[in-house]
Order: sequence, then structure tokens, then C-alpha cells
Amino acid sequence: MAHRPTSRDVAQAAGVSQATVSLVLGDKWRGRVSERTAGLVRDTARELGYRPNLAARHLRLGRTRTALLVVPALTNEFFARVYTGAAGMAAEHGFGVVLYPSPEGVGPARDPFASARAALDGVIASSMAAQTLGAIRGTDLPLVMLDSDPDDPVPAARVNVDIADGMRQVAAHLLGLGHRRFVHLASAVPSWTFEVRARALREALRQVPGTSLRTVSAPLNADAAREAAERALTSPETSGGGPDATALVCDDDILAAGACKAVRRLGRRVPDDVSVTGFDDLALATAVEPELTTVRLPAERVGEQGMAALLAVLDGRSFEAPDLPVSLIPRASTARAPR
Amino acid sequence: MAHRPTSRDVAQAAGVSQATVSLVLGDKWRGRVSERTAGLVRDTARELGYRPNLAARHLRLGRTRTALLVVPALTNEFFARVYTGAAGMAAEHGFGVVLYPSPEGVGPARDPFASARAALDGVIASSMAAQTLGAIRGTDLPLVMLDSDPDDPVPAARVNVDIADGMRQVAAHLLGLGHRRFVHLASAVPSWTFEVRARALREALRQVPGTSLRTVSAPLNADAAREAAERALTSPETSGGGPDATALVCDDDILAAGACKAVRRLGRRVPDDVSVTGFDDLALATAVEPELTTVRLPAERVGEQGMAALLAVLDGRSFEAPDLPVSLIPRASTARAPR
DNA sequence: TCGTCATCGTGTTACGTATAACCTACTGGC
DNA sequence: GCCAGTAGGTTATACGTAACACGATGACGA
Repeated sequence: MAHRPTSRDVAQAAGVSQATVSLVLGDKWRGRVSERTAGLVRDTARELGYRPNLAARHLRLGRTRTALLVVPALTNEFFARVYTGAAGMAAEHGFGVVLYPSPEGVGPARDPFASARAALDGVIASSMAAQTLGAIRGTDLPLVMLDSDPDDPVPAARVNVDIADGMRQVAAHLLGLGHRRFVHLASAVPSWTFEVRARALREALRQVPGTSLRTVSAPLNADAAREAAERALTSPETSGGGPDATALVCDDDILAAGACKAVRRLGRRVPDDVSVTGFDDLALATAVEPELTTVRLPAERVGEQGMAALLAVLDGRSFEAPDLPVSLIPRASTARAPR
Repeated sequence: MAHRPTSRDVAQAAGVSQATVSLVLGDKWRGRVSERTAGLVRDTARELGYRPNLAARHLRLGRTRTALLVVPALTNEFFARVYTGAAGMAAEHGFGVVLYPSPEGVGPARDPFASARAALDGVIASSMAAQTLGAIRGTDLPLVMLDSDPDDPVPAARVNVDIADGMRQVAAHLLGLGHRRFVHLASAVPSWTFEVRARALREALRQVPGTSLRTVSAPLNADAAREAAERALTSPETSGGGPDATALVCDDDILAAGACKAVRRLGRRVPDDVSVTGFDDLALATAVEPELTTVRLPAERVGEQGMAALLAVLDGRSFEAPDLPVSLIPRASTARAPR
């Protein structure tokens, strides 16, 4: 038997029919097959190293117990943690999760379903993976969106993090330290999750008289962030909050790392002259110096809830859950405003 | 037709047999089907939005044109780039690549093949994914190893980066700057790729009289690295190369970031008092300050070559390639030795 | 007129699994 | 003695695709 053993091989070796093997190994034998035979089948299967042929099973069942997780970029540690959470929850229900990293920028839109190399029961997608979202909507697969606009009615379910609250906590933290002149270093990636940050910050500052806010944006890499921050901290903007800003609020830890470099390059210090905040609490946040004050997002929980939502939808149930809570982690990159 | 259209549906709509549809869409029709009919079939398929059922195709063919890429951790940007390279090369040959992130540390060894959710033609695995390697060897799938010990005869093919040369370049760079007392901050992850670094550094320094080398190791995160580096730079070691070291050679950029923090925490400066080098040239290397002198590895090339090797093996050909070259990127974290 | 050959297809099968439908003792009850 | 019921299986089938092994038709040379 040079070939991989099939259920028929197991059946022959055990002296039963293929159907019996299928019943026993599928755990549907209670009351239909004797304890003795079931044991024999299991032993034989183990002995032969039988592994069911997934393609055949999928063909037969139509369902695959497989979900696709669409992430904007593989590099982003946040989504690595989302995957971990989703895979864990999936495993508890006999599901698998395969990853599709959406090509960054405007790459050649590969086919996410062809590259998944498996039939899919559903999709969990980050709203940042805009590249790929169109292709998904072209199918009738149930779609769970992560951090997406609640007004957008497309997905079957939605799992959101309370981003707005995170930004409010950042604002409160900085206001409490006496800061009044802010720069918002925003992500240039168009996504709801970043729009929310901008809106929440703007509104939080509007509550406090005498504050000013200027916004610049940059793609999600440290160099671009540094340049954008330098620009914001030097060019004399008319509407205040520019060169003399004391707080730099960033959409993301990577941007914050770039911002810190900009500050120092301009001869000022973090946090003595300018306070900087990040978002996400990536490993990077504690790798740079000073360590970043940032907002920790429950990435694993996002994955878990996303998978739970998908399972619910596949089960015909509906899924509603409150936004997941976040928490501000104060570290060394923020301090009392100067003067 | 509420269902997804099958090749039979296309056949019926086009007024031909299913076999013809299969021939045309499989691009095997030349000389067997008229140009006119082929065009008709293709148009009909497009119109109906026909997508071949992968499970059925895989079942029929036995081969899946799918490779599994086993990476040690999803977070590691290096492997994200390896994936990109591998996926690109695969796409050129009608192959797909699915990812399996080996559980970090000693997690519950999930089954990489079950979680791949598809039958596989072969596996490309990093030698760092020790967790998962055992399970792979249990199968008879062709295995391509990345950065593995050339004396280990297991895999069908091997793709290595000239790590040793990278470390020699680091040593030459630092020796050229006048450094003589070294600390090697090594990765605690057991893997050939790290052993090579240690050996190459040791041998490069042995060439130069009057040098000293001390080695400490840490897991791949910034905090652990900082602690290990602090230990090495304070505790009075008998054999020299300890507290008064002027060069800190790190196995990895993440370790280097931690090392920089250790140096500053001890009241010394990078690079004025202590030079620090990394490895890999991750985004982190330019996100921290000072930017890290490091060794750039051709990650995408590793993926491409890995896939090329697998394709060759599947094709019955053998694959031999020289180690991929690396290059030292001098940045701000290294400078002339003090005094 | 007939055989040969190329052109353009089609019928059929198998891949390995899950499951509905059926079959065959055997046991008990009356 | 016979029927009902149940335990313990088996047989047969379909899922959607690829590809092998056959036609059928017509043109053409001898």
C-alpha cells in the first residue's frame, strides 16, 4: 500500500465495510455499531496511520468547517494576535482558520478564494483590508467584519473595539497633564477604525476651551511618520496647534515611534518638551525609548469574538455584542506639559 | 439555480457536454475543440460566474498545487516577507501557499495538516519552527527547509542564507572601528541559524589577537534582551569582555533594541560608549533611535527560492543553490570605539 | 467506391467520503 | 409459531471534476 490509506483500506484491514469505518470515525456509531467493532476500527485506523482525505470530505459535505481570516498585512502584530484568538476559538468547535494577507497598497488583486486553496464556510475580515473586501462581497459567504463602520450594513455580523473610548482616554490623560496644543498624526490608510480615532479626539478636545488641534497623516511606517511629524512641528500653520504643540497623538505605535524620532531630530525631548502617544500596544511600544504611552487593544478577544460571531451566523443565530473595552497604558512617552 | 454553478451547469447552458467544459477551462482543448465552441464555453462560464470546486478538483487529481509554509511566529516580519516571496513564485506556477504559524514556545502541538484545511503537495518550513517539524517528518511530504543545518540530511531540499558571512561582516565592521571587547547577545531559541551566528563571530574574532568575547542569551523579546544585556554589562566576569565591553553584537534586531535600552539605562550612550548591531533589518531597525546597524537578509528571495526548490522536487528534479548573499547596513548604532 | 485520417466532440469512470436506505439475525412476548 | 423490535451491520449513491477511450462526421486520395 504505497498510497495513503483510505477509509476503505481501514475497512478491509478491520474486516468491516467502509460505511462502518466512516460511522465509527465520525463518532456517529452509538447504537449502530458494537463497542467491540468500534474499538477494532479505531485501532486499525491508528495502526495504518489513516488520515481522512479532506478534499473528499469537503466534496461530500459541502461544508468545510473552515473560515478565512483576511488581514491587511501579515507584519502587523495586532493581526497575528487576532489570528491566535480566532484559531483557538475555532479549534474548540472543530473549525480551522486560514489566513489571507491582503496585498499591501494597490497590489495585483489576487483572488483570496483561490489562494485560500480550500472551500470556505465564511470570512472574517478586517475593515483595513479594503483591497480584498470587494472580492468577498461578490460571493454569498457570511462575512464578519472587524472594526468596521456600524452604519455600513453589509456584513452578517460585526465585532468592534471601543476605539473611541481609547482615544477619549488618551485625550483625558493628556489634558490632565496640562496639554492644550495637540497634533494628531493620523494614518493615511482609509479605514473606519482610523476615522473613529480622529472624530473621538476632535470631540474630546472640543469639550475643553483653549485647546487647539492640527492633523497630519502618513502611511503606516516609521519613516513616513517621522517626516509628517517634522512637517507638523515646524511649518507655521495659521490655525495654531502647529510648531508649538506639546502633545503628539498618533493613530498607531509605529507612527508614534516615527514621531518620537521627529521630535528629537528637531532638538526637543520626549516627553519633557513633547508628549507622544501611540495605539495598539505592540511589542514595538516597549522596544523603543522612551517606552510609549499607548492604548492596549484586546486583539485575541477580537479574534475570538469574530470567530464566535461567524459560528453563530453559520448556525442561523444572530450575534450582537458590545464593543470590546480598551485600556490606556501610561508609560514614559507622556509627561506634564512644559511651562 | 440557487446553488453555485458547476461545470455541468455551464455545459448545459452552453449546449455542450461537461467533458468539453472541463477541457476548455483546463486549457487542454487545442486540436480537440473548435475555437468557436471554446469561446462559447468560456463566455458562458464567465456569465454564470463559474468557479471550479477545489475540493472536487483535488479529489480527482490527488495533487493540490498547494504548499504549506511553516513559520515560527506570525509576528516576525522576516517571515511575512518570506511568505510574500513564496506566494509570488507559487502564483507563477499556479500554486498556492497556505500559512501555518507554529505555536510559540511549547504550546499544544496542534496538527499542522488538519489546520491547513487542504491536502498539501509539499511543505516549506523554517528551522526555527521546531514545534512542528516532528509532525511534518511523520509524513512523506517533500520538505524544503529554510536556514537549516547542512549536515542534517532530512529535507528534500534546502535554502540557506549566508548567515555566517553576515556575521563576519559585522565583526569586520566593528573590528575596523577599533572595537576589541565584545558581548554577543544571542537568541535563546535553539536553531541552526543562531548557532551559525555564534560560531562565525567566535571564529572571526579569534583571527584578531587581543579580542575578548562574552556570550549571553535571551528569548526574542525586547525586555528579556534588555535584562540579559544589563547583566552582561555589569556583572564582573572573569574572562574579560564583560562590563567594559564596547561592542554588543545581537542575533536579531529585536534583541538589539533591547540592548540599546540596557546601555542607556546603565548611563552609557549608543554608539559613543557602546556600539550595538542587529540582524535581519526589520522595520524596527529604523524605528528605534539610534537606527540600527544591521545585516539585511533577502527574505523575499528566501521565499522565492524555497518555493522554487519545492517545485523542482515535486518535478523530480534536484535543487542545489548557493547560499543567498547578505549585506551589512551601517547605521547610527555603531561608531568608532571609545578611547 | 472505399478506406484513411483529421476534426470535434461525448459517454463514462474514478477519486474518498458521509449517509440514507436496506438487510439479517436474534430476542421476547403472546 | 409468528410477528415486532432492535442490535449490528452492509449496499448503494452522490458530491464536482479531469481525463481516458471511444464515436460521428466529413474530406480526400487512390
